[in-house]
Amino acid sequence: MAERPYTHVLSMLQEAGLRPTRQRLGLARLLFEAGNRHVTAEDIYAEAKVAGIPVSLATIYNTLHQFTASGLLREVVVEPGRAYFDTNTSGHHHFFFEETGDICDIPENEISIVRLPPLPQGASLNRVDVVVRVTGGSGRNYN
Amino acid sequence: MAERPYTHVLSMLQEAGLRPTRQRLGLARLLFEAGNRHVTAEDIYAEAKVAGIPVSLATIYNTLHQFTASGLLREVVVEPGRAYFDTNTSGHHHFFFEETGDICDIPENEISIVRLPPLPQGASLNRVDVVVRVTGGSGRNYN
DNA sequence: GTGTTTGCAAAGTGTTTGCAATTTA
DNA sequence: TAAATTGCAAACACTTTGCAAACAC
Repeated sequence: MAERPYTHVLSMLQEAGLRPTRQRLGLARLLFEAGNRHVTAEDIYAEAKVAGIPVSLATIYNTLHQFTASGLLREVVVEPGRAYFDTNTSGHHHFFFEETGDICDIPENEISIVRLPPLPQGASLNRVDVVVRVTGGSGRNYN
Repeated sequence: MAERPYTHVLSMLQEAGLRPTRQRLGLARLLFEAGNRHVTAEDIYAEAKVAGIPVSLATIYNTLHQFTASGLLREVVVEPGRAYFDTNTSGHHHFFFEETGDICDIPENEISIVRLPPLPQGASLNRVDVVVRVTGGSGRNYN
């Protein structure tokens, strides 16, 4: 759970070629200074309000997508109609708690996929997502 | 690819405890009489129109969910904002062609997951979904 | 007949877009 | 100052809902 100081967040943006605007810096701090997170746009919108970061929902969406395009975030799809963004961009998988909507990480080495099928011709592998769907429990008492 | 005659579709509905209305029968035939399919609500809405089955989009959604609740269909989530329904309800996984939006089945025995992580306390396993995301190619020349 | 199912149109949710005003370098 | 970024409000895609009419048993 590396805590990232302000300066690190700043250089993350610079390295990604994104101007460090007030909004982007504020959102990056919320996202990256607190360990691995799985958030929706509404989640950080609410957090930004509380934190006093002046930002609109449209900018939240823009920013999340820019961060994703830059490899700072990764999009996780577990439910139709809701996009989650994961601050952990390295290879790993997820538990999804169907009742609470919580998501939590499964380290890559805790699951191993043996024997991937041959890819369809002309296709190149992008990534393999594994979602372990569970009922009961919650992300609270895990990770 | 078992072709299912009209009578089979009828008994599927009866066994599921669903009244075999004109709409449900028509949709069931479109869905189940042509082998494994991955469709969106709009997909079968369009097909129903062509096939001359009088049905509204609201009923399509109702029906897809009733079929899913009865175990006749399975919902597959690969993109936020779009729900796919899979006529193959047995254990298997999917290729997802990110550009075309095509989905196709990967038989369960072509992928094996070794060593699932311990479930969070209080949680019970619902199912494990594996999505192999690829770029290039399409569902056309596969399966 | 009675309860179920349908369909319309309206509402809902989550997300994207156009464009003028603002901010950054 | 020039180019990038923001924010509003409107538009969007997809899905759900309320309720009266139609249907199945």
